Amino acid sequence: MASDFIRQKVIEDNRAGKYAGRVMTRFPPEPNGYPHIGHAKSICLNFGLAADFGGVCNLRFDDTNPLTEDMEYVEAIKDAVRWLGFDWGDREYYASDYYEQLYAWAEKLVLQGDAYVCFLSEEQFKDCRGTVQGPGKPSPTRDTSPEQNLALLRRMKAGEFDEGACVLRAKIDMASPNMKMRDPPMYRIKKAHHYRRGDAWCIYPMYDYAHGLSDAIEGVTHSLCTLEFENNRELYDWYVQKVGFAQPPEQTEFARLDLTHVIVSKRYLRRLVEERRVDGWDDPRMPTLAGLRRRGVPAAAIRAFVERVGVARANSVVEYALLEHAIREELHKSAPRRLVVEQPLPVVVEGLGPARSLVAADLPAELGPSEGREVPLSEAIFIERSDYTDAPVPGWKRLSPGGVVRLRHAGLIRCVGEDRGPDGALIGLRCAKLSEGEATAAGKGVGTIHWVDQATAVPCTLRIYELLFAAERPGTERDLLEDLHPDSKKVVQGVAEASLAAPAVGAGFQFERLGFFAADPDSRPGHPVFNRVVALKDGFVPKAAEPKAAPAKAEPKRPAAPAKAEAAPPEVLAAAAAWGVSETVARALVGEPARAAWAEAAVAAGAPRADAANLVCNELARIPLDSLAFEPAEAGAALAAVAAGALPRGLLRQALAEVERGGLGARIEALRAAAAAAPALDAQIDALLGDHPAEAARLRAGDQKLLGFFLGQLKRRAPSADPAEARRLLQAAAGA
RNA sequence: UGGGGCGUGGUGCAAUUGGCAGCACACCGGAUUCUGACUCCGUAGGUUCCAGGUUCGAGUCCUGGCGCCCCAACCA
Repeated sequence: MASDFIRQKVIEDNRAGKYAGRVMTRFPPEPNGYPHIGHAKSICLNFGLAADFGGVCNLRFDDTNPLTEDMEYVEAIKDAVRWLGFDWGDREYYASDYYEQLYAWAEKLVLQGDAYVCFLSEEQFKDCRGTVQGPGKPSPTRDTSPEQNLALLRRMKAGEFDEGACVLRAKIDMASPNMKMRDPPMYRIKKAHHYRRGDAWCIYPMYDYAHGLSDAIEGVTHSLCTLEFENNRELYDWYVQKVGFAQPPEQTEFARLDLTHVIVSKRYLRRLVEERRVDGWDDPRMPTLAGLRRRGVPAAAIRAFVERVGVARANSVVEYALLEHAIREELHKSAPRRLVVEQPLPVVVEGLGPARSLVAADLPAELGPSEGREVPLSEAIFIERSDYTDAPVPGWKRLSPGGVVRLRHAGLIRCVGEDRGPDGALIGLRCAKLSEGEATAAGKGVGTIHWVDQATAVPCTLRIYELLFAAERPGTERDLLEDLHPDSKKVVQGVAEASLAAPAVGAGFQFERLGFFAADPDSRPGHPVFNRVVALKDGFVPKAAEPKAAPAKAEPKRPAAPAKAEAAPPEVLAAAAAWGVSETVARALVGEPARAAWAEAAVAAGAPRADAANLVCNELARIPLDSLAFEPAEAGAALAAVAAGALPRGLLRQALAEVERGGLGARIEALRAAAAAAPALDAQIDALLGDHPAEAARLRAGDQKLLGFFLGQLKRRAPSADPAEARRLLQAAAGA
């Protein structure tokens, strides 16, 4: 199972008994566009996580905006989820089915005094909201009575107001530092036709109001969304709390998927389609799941890709090469191998004998047995134009004048002549099959090329796709359209071996030495059309080529350290001297007199000044002093004991960590007793080494790094042990 | 009166919660090969954003900086 911070959280929730171990997620798209590779991450996460924990994942359409949504998108989304291999059973839900319930709760909030109808114009609304720097102003109707607002809300719902005349607002806090909490709108008037609810409604809930409550209605436990909704979480919680759910769902955010060379913004995708820069939403160059699918990318590759990307909270951009790798890896295992020539060059091979068929395996032997297919062969064949040159570079392993090459599955040939047209252009080659003797002599090291029999060749269209955008981050340095790759789609007429006359649409193949291809729906019997999914990696680096310039050393990405901070104020310097501590600690002491007082109290109980100050400003820095479970005097006495050598420092640290389970003094005594009862240190070391035989062997072999590991393990077993003594004994044991 | 997040080789993520900084991709070598693919070995690449502090020991804890992202749609 994949492990990420979200799954870890689910495990913790389950351990704590939250939701009684139940796990329910949901994939909540708004049906206003075609789903893309970014959605695939969310789909795989939500469905995958539910499956990992024996739960379920709902498919819910968050359709709260009648202006942008359409059934076409609903279907596209369902197709994509199914194609990716996930099943939502009968749990296909729509926020628009919850409109009645959501409205009823809106009346409830109004009656509770938690919502009101506001008649501010959009412009005024904006003015009143304030800025990130300063608070907003209340709406004039903010403090009107619940009864008044209920009547107004009902009139809103009845269509008595024009669009934009008023909105229902949650009454929260116009001064909240979180802008989302400044009385956000819950409902707005839109006298528009809804693709599912028709004209039944003229007020529509906002995302924040509808989303969390929809989750709650369904019994969702873990509501996963992308990072930009972090600020919305507070509002999410507010709504489910005000409506009164006992065990509300909990929102967790993760980083959305971003890919180099790819743009997924709905706006830009739409532009590409509308301006006919691509051939529709399912153009194989599009990052839509429909496009990826048509291109021939297997769903399993997408899943593997998403898995490798992982789930975290840091914004990041994944290299496109990782997607390509996942695609190749998947197709390599399953795609039958075929012989296809992109740019045919006629060749006559003397001595090849009469026309016949040979049987070739579909897959390399190491991938297991395969059925194989018949490949016709005669003296007249096509080879790839680019597999011949009359000026070979060093390292060239293909055909050249007088050169020898292997025809895939069909033996060795030598080039004996060129045929050129009146203009001098190459129009064909003459070759001769090598005799058995010559062939063994020519032996190893000859290159292998692909070919197709002329008499039985199937004409085919090959669509060679490249990146839609050549730029790594399209649209960042110039207009997006200027970053379009001018040659992202090349159409060539090639020839395929006979077995490819009528491939199943969508079937994936490897055309040997060219790449992975898939049959496009545009195929017709006798004339297939293939999309190149991805090229094979090309390891050929001509020896004569300039040695590649060393990749430019990346600019040091960290700025130089800022100029040294100015000298500390005199009172800090004084405190540092008085306490014998660093300026950092002194600053804390000066800034928070209560801590200084606490430290003084510990000193009064015998603690060395520096130790007392360091303790209260480091180990204890995050804990409010009044919530400390022990007195400064208690800590001071302990520090004094440590200073006098009567108490191991490690034991004190341990006691501090466990102090919740008893007073400090009690903890110390308990740990002391445990330490006294524990076996001698060298015996513990023996036991420890025995428990980790592999690491122990490496330690004995002289791997000094393992010392830290064992020291750590030892400290866990014997917290009071003197570190120096432990290290000495451990080293002795290792040497033994 | 701003708030919420995030910083680990080129990229994406890990690090048993204070104890060996690792994995994958990319890159570069080499071996193998009837696909210049695949496979297999290997090299290189790190001031864990910076500066301090605590500790025997810090990617992890503390203090202070710096940088980047998100939030002021009646979009989601």
